[in-house]
Amino acid sequence: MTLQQLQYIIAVDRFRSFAKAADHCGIAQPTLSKMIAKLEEELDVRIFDRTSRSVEPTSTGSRIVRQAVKTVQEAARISEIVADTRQGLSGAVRIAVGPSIAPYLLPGFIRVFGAECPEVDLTVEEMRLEGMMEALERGAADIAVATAGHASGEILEIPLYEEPFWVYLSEGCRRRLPEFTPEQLSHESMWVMKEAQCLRESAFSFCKARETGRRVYEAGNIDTLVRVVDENGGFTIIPEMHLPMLGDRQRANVRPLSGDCLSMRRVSLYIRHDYVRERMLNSVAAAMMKVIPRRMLDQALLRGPIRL
Amino acid sequence: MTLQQLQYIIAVDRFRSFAKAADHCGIAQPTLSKMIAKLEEELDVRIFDRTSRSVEPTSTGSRIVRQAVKTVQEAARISEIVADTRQGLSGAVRIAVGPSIAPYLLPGFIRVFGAECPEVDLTVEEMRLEGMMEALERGAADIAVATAGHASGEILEIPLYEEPFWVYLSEGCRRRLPEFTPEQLSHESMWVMKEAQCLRESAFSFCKARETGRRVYEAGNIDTLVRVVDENGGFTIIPEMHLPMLGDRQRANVRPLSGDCLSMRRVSLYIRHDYVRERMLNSVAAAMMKVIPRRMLDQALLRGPIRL
DNA sequence: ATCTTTGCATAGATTTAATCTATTGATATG
DNA sequence: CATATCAATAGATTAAATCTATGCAAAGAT
Repeated sequence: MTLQQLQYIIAVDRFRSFAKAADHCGIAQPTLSKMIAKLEEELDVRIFDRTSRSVEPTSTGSRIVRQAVKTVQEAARISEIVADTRQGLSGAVRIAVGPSIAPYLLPGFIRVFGAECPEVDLTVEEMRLEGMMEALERGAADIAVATAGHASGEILEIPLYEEPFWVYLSEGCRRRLPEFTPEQLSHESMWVMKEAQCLRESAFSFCKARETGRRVYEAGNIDTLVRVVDENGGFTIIPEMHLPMLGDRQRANVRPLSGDCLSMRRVSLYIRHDYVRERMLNSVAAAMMKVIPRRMLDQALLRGPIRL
Repeated sequence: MTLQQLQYIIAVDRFRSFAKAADHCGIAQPTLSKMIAKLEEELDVRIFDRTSRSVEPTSTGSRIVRQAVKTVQEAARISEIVADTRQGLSGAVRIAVGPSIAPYLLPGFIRVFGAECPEVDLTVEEMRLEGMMEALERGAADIAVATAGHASGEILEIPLYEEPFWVYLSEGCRRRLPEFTPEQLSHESMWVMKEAQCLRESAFSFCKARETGRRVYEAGNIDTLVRVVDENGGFTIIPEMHLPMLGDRQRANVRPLSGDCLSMRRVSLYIRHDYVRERMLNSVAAAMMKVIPRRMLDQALLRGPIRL
């Protein structure tokens, strides 16, 4: 059994024609016929039924083809490993980022990564959590950035940073509660973001922890949310990296959240567990680490590069 | 890149010697040297450092070797698929069964499977849940039987049967509660099994559902448990397939559990998601299905064979 | 310091097997 | 019944995997 033979049966399965498959593989049709006959002989099993006018895999054949695809993919990863260790990183990388993280991370990341790895074809897409995980599993994305705790059998998680939450109070709130304590918030309305599942989870946990069951409204992005709070009273939870985006007047409305429960969100990188491009991953992580304030960064990541 | 070359580098990595590796592969040493040089040239990367007196993989080299092992394993599965479809199933299969299921399933299963697949080298091991899953992942077991709900990324779950629970009452209970209703059990002590995690989970759920926080003791096997109940009063939960094992006098102490919440346990087969021996799996499942009462069997399984 | 041993690399011959072109044979289609 | 289509076969050719014999460098022994 050779990798080439496996590629041949994959082609025949795909084109349902020896001639077309041979053409696709860049060999003559008799060669393909012979190679497949040889594999069938070696395995002592019929892989394709050649009835007149059509080539169909046998039931065992289609299972063999499926396994052949897997095998060839694993072999291809060897070349990926090599490409990954090359000086002057190149190739493509596709990154998915959650909506509550993208605005703070992406602008800086794209600039830094673009400068450091100009040869890499970078694709960045903002998507929601479920979409990200599904894209990773399908192989439609290489690396995802989302809140921690969503690893699974297929998906490997690498802690990236921990970001404190702050409270954004309306002016009314702020005047009423000059000496701010978290417990007092139970009596105010809380606003949360709609799209950002991760932020919402955190916010709801916070809300629950405070035993608040008050009115909760949802906005599509944090800037809007802040303006809603400005105009309607109440408060919202915002991640620390949003602070630089606030205007001077708004910044006065921000208060830290005391360091106990749920005042942080942990953000991780996610990759398929069989992703092999170690250097690519480390270049991506390094660029992100230049954008994220150092004190938030995960300790393990600061100590040294990620090893696959 | 050929599968053979991959096997060669795996051998060199293993023996840390070209000569020994060549011997192991059944080829001459210069052939091995050349083949490895060729692969290194094709990938344009050094895989092994040949310093005097020792052969060591480079850092990229050991990543390549690791990936090569994976690739060769996937290729080997093609032969497994073929072996699996052969008439007259053969080869080996290793099955792990939980302690609360084994006594009812195994005696009959071993007899039936042994009769139907005499060529198969069967290993059956009784182990606890965590051990089973770990053994499956390591590849130390091929098929596991345990209560439902323990699938994960690596592990695929196939529903096998649903088994009603019965209540075993002590004679005292039975005399005191001739007109038995589940709610009344809240006032009696419940006994549960120690080793059988799955049974215990079910029992505790039952207990919780009844809002009972009463004294709970643990035994090592169900026969002991039944005797504990006989001598100490109270009750226990036993799976239906245990009923035939009770003596005549004991059978009078058994009552059905009303059909609502948690009166069943669901039992599943588990395999690694990349287990390829479809026919083996179906032969195993078929033998189990002959042992398990038909009305308990999973509908999907009754409709047709398992497809991988 | 020199000789021997150990172990991988190189050279050239040999065998194996992959591939090509030309042709045949079987089977639908007009 | 002729023709077109498509895979299989035959025989020649080329590529590549493997072999034996030898070279060459480094570590140990004399």
